Amino acid sequence: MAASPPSPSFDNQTNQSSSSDDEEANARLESDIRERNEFTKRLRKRDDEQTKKKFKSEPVSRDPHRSKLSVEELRKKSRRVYLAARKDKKIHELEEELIDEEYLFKDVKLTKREEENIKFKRYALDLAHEHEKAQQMENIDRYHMPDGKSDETSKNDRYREDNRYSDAKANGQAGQNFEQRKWEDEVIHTALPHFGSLDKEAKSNQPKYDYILDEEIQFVQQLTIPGVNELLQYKEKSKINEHEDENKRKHRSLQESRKTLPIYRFREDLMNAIRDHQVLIIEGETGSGKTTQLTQYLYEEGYCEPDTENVEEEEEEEEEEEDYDDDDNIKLPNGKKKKEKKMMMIGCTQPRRVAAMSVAARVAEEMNVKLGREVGYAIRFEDCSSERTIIKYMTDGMLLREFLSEPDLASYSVLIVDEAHERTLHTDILFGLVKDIARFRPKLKLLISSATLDAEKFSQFFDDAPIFRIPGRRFPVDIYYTKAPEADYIDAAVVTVLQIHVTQPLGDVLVFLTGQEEIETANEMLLERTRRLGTKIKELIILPIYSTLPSDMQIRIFEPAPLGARKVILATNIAETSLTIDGIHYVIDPGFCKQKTYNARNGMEALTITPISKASANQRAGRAGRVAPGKCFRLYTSWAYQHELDDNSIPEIQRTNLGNVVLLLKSLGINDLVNFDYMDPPPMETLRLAFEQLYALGALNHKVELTKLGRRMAEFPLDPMLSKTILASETYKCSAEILTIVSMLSVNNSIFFRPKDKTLLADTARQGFFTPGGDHLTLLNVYNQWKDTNYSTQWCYENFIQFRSMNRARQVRDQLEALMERVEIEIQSNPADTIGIRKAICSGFFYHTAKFSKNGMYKTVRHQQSVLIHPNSCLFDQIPRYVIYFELVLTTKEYMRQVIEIENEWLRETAPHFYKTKKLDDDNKVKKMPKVLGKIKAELERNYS
DNA sequence: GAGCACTGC
Repeated sequence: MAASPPSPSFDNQTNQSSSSDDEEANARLESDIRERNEFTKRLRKRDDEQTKKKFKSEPVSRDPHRSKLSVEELRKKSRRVYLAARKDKKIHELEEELIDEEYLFKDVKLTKREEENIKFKRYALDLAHEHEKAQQMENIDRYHMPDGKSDETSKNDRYREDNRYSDAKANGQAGQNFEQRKWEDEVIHTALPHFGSLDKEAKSNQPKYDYILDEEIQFVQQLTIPGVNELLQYKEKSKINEHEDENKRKHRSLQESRKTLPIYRFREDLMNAIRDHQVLIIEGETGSGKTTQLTQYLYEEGYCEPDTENVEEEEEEEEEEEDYDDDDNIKLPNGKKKKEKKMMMIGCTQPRRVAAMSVAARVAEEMNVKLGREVGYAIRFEDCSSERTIIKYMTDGMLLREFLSEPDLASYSVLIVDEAHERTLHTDILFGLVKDIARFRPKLKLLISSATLDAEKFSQFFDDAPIFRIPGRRFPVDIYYTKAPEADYIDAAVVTVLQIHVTQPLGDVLVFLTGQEEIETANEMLLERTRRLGTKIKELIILPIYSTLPSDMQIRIFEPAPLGARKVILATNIAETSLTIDGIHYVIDPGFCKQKTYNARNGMEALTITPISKASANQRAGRAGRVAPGKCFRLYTSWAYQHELDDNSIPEIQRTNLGNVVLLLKSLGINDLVNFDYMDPPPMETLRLAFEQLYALGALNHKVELTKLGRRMAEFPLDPMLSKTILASETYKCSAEILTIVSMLSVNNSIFFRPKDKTLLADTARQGFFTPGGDHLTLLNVYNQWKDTNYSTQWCYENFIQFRSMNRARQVRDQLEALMERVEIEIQSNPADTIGIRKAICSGFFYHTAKFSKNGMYKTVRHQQSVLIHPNSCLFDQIPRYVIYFELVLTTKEYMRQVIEIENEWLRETAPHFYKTKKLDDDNKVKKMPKVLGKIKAELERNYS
C-alpha cells in the first residue's frame, strides 16, 4: 500500500513518464472537480448568502474563489513532483542569491519592497535549513496540534494567532471573517487557534507547514458532547467456582455484565413507571442497554403471565407435550416455565433486520435459552419464533403485517417500539395503530423508545405520556466547525483526513460521504496525495464502504489497522445507523446525504443530495466516541449548524409513495385515512394519488371501500400495481413468469454489475440478455438463465450479474410463491407467450402508460409528463408507439426505467374502466375519475388547509 | 448515453 516517494531526480526516465501519468490523472480530476464545484456551489448557495449577510464587512465570500482556487491549485500540484525534486537546487540558488544581493546592494538604498523581499528570502532559507536539520533527527514532533491547554506551544500559538489579527488589520484588508474569528476565539476559551496551519493568506508565508500539506482547513472547537461513562461502576469481581461448568460460568458472567449497564440502576423506578402508566416514552441514549434489558425486566416482573381471565377459560386444554427438558437449557432465570401458549408476549420492534436478529440472539444467551424458543425474532423471509416464544423481536414492518391476522394484537401484553426517532414509514404507521388499540386494551403496555431531541414530541402524540430518561454510556466527543464554509466538501474532507493523519494521535477516521461515486473520488484523491507524500507520513489504509459493495470488500473495514498505521473509512450513511465500526476516534462530517424524494404530482422519484439534520449530525458525531474520547470535524460553520440544519430529518411518510400502506390500512378496516392519527401527516397529494391508483386498479370501489380484489392484493408485501399484476397473471396463465418478473423488479435496479474498469465488457454482457418486447422480459431471461445454472455464483460473476441481488430476488420469489396459495392462484408457466405476460403487466401498470409524441419525447397518459426511455433500457434505440414503464426517475433527465412495448388495444382490454373506448385506432383517453375521488380530494384539502 | 443514500414488507 505504501507507495515509494517520487524519485528526486527529474531527468530520470521513469519519473518523466510518471509525471505525465500524473498530469493525465490530474486532468481527469480537474474536470471531475469542476463539475462537482458547479454542483456544490448550487447546494451551498444558501449557505453563501447567509454567510455574506453575516459578514457584511466582507463583500465577497470565500467560496466563489475556492472553486477557482482548487483548479489552480491542482495545476500547481501537477508540478509538485517536479518542484520537490528541485528543492535542493532551489535552496542552493537561494543561498547564492542572498550572498549576491547582500554584496551588490550593500551600499544602495533599497525600496521597502525590495528590503522585504530580501528579508523574506532569508526567512525562507532559515526555515529550509531548520527543516533539514529536523529531518535528520529522529522522533522529533514537528507537527504539533495545539490542544488549547496552556502549555508552552499553545501560548506560542496564541501569540501567533493574535499577530494574525493585527496583521490583517494593518494590511487594511480585514481578514476573512475577521470579526467572527476574533469573537469566536474570545467567547470560546477552548478555541483551537489553528488546526494545523494558519489561514490562506498566512499560509503562503509559512512554507514550513506547506511542505507536508498542500492546503489546510481551519476549524474552531465549539463544544464537547459530554460523555456518560459508568463503565465498571457496578462490576463485581466474579468468583470462579471450579465446580461450575463452562455453560454456567458463562451465564453467570453474562448476568454480571447485565448489572453494569446504565439501565440497571433505574430498573426499579422504570418498572414502577411502567406499572403506573399505560404509555411511557423512554428516552434512552445509545449504550444504555434498553433494547436488551427492558424485555427481560418486563418478563421478570411477570408481564408474560397469562391473562387471568383467559387462563380460566383455557384451563382444561392445559396439556402439551414436554420436549422441554431434553436440552441443556432447562429453566428460565427465575425458574419460571412457559407452560402453554396462553403466555403473553413482549414484542419489541426494530427498524432493521440485523438488529432484530442480533438483539434476540443476545437476549436468548443472557436468559440461557435457545434462540427461537422463549426468545425469538421475526423478519421477512425468516420467522425464528415458536408457540412458546414470550419475548419477540421483530422488524417494524413485520408487526404491521401481524395486524392483518390479529388486529388487536391480543397475544402481546407489552409492545416496545424501539428506535422510534428514526421515524421509518412502518414505525409511523404503528404509532397510530398501537395508540388506537391501547385505548380499548387498558392492560396493554406501550413503550416508545427514542433517542434524545424527539421525546417531547412523542409524549405529546401519546396524550402527554410521561418521559423516562436513561443515560447512555459513551465518551465525550469534541466538535470542531470550519471557520468558513467549504465549497468543495470532498476536497475539504480529503484535506482534513490528511491533517488528522499528520497532526493527530493514532485512531481511525470515519468520513461520511453521500454515495459510491463520491467515495471513489475521495479514495483516488487520498491515494494520490498519500503517494506523493510517500514515507513522510505513516501508513494510511483507505477503505470504502457502501451497501452495494461486494461483501468481501465490506468485511475489510472491520479488520484492525496494522501497528502504526491508520484506517480511513469512507462511508455512506450506512455507517450512521446500520453498522458500527469500532476503533473510530475521528469523524469527518461534510453535512450532506442523499435523500429520496417522491413527487406525487407526476409520480416521479429523485435522489438528491441534501443537508443532513441536526439529529443526523449528532448521530454521526457520536460515532467517534464509542471506544474512547473522540473528535468530530464538521465541514460547515457553527452558524450553519445552528441556523440551516433542520432539527430532524423529514419522516419517511412524507416523502414516499403510500400505495401499499393505504391498501394495508384499508384492509385493517381503517376507512378514514384522512383523519388517521398521524404523528406527521403525509402530503395530501400523496394520499390522493394512492387513492386514485387503488381505485383505478379496482382495489377500492366507488364508495372507496376495499373490494375483494383489494383484499387479495393486500396479501402481498408489494406495491399495489405489482400485486395487481400477479393477480392478473391468472387470467393469462403465466403466473410463474410474472412472479419472476415481479421479484426481479423489486430488487432495486441492482441486477447488472458494472465495474469502472470493465464497463465495455459489462455493457456487452448486459446487452446479451436483451429480449424483444422490453426490459421486463429481459429480467425474466436473466433469472431463467441463472436458474438453469442451478443458481450459480460463478455464472453471475462471468455475466456481470450481481449475485447478491439475484439471491434476494430468489428469496422474494419464494415468498411470493408461498403467498399464491393464500390467494388461490395456481402456478402456471407459459414462457413462450410474451404477449400474455405483457398483458398481465398491462393489467397492473396501465396507469403507467406513455405515448410517443410529436416532440420526440414520450408523454405519460395520466399526467402529460414528458419523459424519455432510460438509456439502459433495451428499448432505448427503438421507438414503440405505446410503452408501459415500471417507474419514473428524475436524474439528469426525466426517465422511464424498465419499459415494455404494448399495443393500444391491450389498454382497453385490461383496463376498460380506466380508458375510454372509442374507435380502435383512436388514441386512448383517460376516463374521468368518479366523483367520490373528488370528494376525497375536497376532504383532503379541508384537512390540510 | 447514464449513474443506484439507506431501510423494510
